[in-house]
Amino acid sequence: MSDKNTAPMTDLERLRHSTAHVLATGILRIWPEAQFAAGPPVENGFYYDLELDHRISPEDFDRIEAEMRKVIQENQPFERMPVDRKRALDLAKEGSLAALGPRSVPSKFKLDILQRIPDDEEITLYRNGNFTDLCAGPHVATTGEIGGFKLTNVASAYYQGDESQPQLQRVYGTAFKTEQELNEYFARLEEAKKRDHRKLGRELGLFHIDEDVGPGLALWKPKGAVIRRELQNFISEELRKQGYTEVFTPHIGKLNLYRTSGHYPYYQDSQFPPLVEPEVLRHLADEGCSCATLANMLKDGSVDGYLLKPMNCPMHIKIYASSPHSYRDLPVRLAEFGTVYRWEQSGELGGLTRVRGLTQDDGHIFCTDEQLQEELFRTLDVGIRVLSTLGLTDFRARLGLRDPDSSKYVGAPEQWDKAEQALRQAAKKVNINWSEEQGEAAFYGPKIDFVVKDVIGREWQLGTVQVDYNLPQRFDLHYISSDNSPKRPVMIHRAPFGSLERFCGVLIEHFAGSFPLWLAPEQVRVLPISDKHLEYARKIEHMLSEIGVRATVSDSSDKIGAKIRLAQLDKVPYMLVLGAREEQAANVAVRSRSRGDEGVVSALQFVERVQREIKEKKLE
RNA sequence: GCCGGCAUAGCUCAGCUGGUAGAGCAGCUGAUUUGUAAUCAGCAGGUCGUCGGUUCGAACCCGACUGCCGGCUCCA
Repeated sequence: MSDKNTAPMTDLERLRHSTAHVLATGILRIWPEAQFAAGPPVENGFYYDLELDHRISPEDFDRIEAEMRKVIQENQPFERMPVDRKRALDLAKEGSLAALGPRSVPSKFKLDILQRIPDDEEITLYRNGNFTDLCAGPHVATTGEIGGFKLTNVASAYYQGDESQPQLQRVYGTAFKTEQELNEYFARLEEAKKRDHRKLGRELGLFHIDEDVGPGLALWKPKGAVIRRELQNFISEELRKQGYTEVFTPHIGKLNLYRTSGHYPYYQDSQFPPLVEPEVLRHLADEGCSCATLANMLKDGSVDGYLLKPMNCPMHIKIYASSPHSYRDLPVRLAEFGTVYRWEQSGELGGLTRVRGLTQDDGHIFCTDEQLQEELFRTLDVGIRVLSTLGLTDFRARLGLRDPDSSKYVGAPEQWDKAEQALRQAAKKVNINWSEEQGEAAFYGPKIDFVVKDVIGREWQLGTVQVDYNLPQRFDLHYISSDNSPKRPVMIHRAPFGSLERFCGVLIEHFAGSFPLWLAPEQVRVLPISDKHLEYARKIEHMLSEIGVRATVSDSSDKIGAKIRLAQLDKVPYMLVLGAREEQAANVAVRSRSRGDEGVVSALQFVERVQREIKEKKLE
């Protein structure tokens, strides 16, 4: 493994890493020619990458696991063996590393890894039974310590994570100290799957992705649209308080605009192809222009076209630039729920968390160097307030810095230093924990991202705050300073939710579909015991609707138990059971989705309560 | 985009070694008028993802495509 900043392994990681060795041992007993690369522990288990002509499929797992069980029963001790470089190289060359013994071909990946180990570093081998592997360790004492394990899936991965390197098979598995813990893990996994936003999205009728519309292009159904609208209203209100002004911009813009910004052609691969004007297209067709020629003409600018916008910022910049600005006007804060389109790779699409058309709660701040610090602070502050209102506290902040030895960035190093420092200061001031990661910056500046995990443990970037010294320069933006000279403003890109699609996807899983009252598509369902009380039920429904509460009446001929069941399955926060007793006294019998029967109150009391809870954005 | 897996009714799934499809729920109709998670009965619903091939015959075997799922890579 090339990972240098190796934190000490936890006991569980050590166990899993050892299980990876057992996996390799098992595979070699079946396919002695297998060539192994890296086999580390990962979040929920371990994997081992290998090259093998035989395509390992889940059907092979039984066989492999059976061999692994034997290795565990043999209770083989793990033996640590420091060796000198020469010895290790010899073993690799004779094929003995990650092998059960010498083979006719070298252990090529191990040989390669060996050659990457710095001279001053100790080289160790680990042996269990007759399996020897190049490995820094550590390991458990014996294979017998592995109480429960299971292979989970097989996937492919490039050697060293590099697309130009050979593609390997990656066998994933997990392991625990006991069989019981293993079973609990899978039970938890099953539970988590029930919260999958793709499943809930369908069950609750929130959104739909249709093959004929296109992959990664989400359709928001009425109930999902309610949630999105509420979120938009919420964020709009927060932004208004922060002095933002809202703007609207179109979905397409000239290619030239994005040439100026640098988005085209830098990120051409992740954009929908440009649109060309009909006359131009016809003209070129008459000349027998090929697609390749057209593509080149678009690239070099001899033909212009339109781009489905991959970013809102150039248009916001044009709004800023459309009128002169004095230092007295700054900061200028423009916000828009802007829909952008990106050509995500087909294999990466999924549900709402990775789409090709997404609406950002975008905003751009144009300010002076002196204002930068304060603006960053305020921006981070809003982001955190938004997340905590929703009870989303399980996120981490990531300060994305530039990769010092990469040429993909634009702008001067001094500006980058300044921007990175400003972000650090702002993060300190809002008092969040953050981790700094090199190479995670945008191409135009450093940023802070809010990152959360989904039900299966995958991390997704939500909100983001980015400093940009680059675009103001590319678009030659300025303001008139107090000494009457033109100065360059600094830009901040910010989107506390990131995209509404991804954010809603994460929220669906966060709430497991049980949205807090203020967000719930249906807030109250009125359930008459029989249709003798339908009229009263409708009266209550009207009373609620009048004040903007989303309420419906369950007017089927189902028994009350069935009506309740359906409302529970639809995850409606409040149910009002209405029969003769309630009707006579103008009361309602309140049932909460999460707390069950809450007893009888007057209709008026309930209305006030619901109104208050919505206003407070109360969480359960 | 790459590797692997999957694709049967709106949903969840069944369909033995090839003999042109079944259930539950949802839906519709009728009956029932009910007190805190499923009232009963009847009806309707599928060119088995698409296209091609093998075969007397394909949901089932083969191929291509599309989409989905899990990884990888990428991510302004």
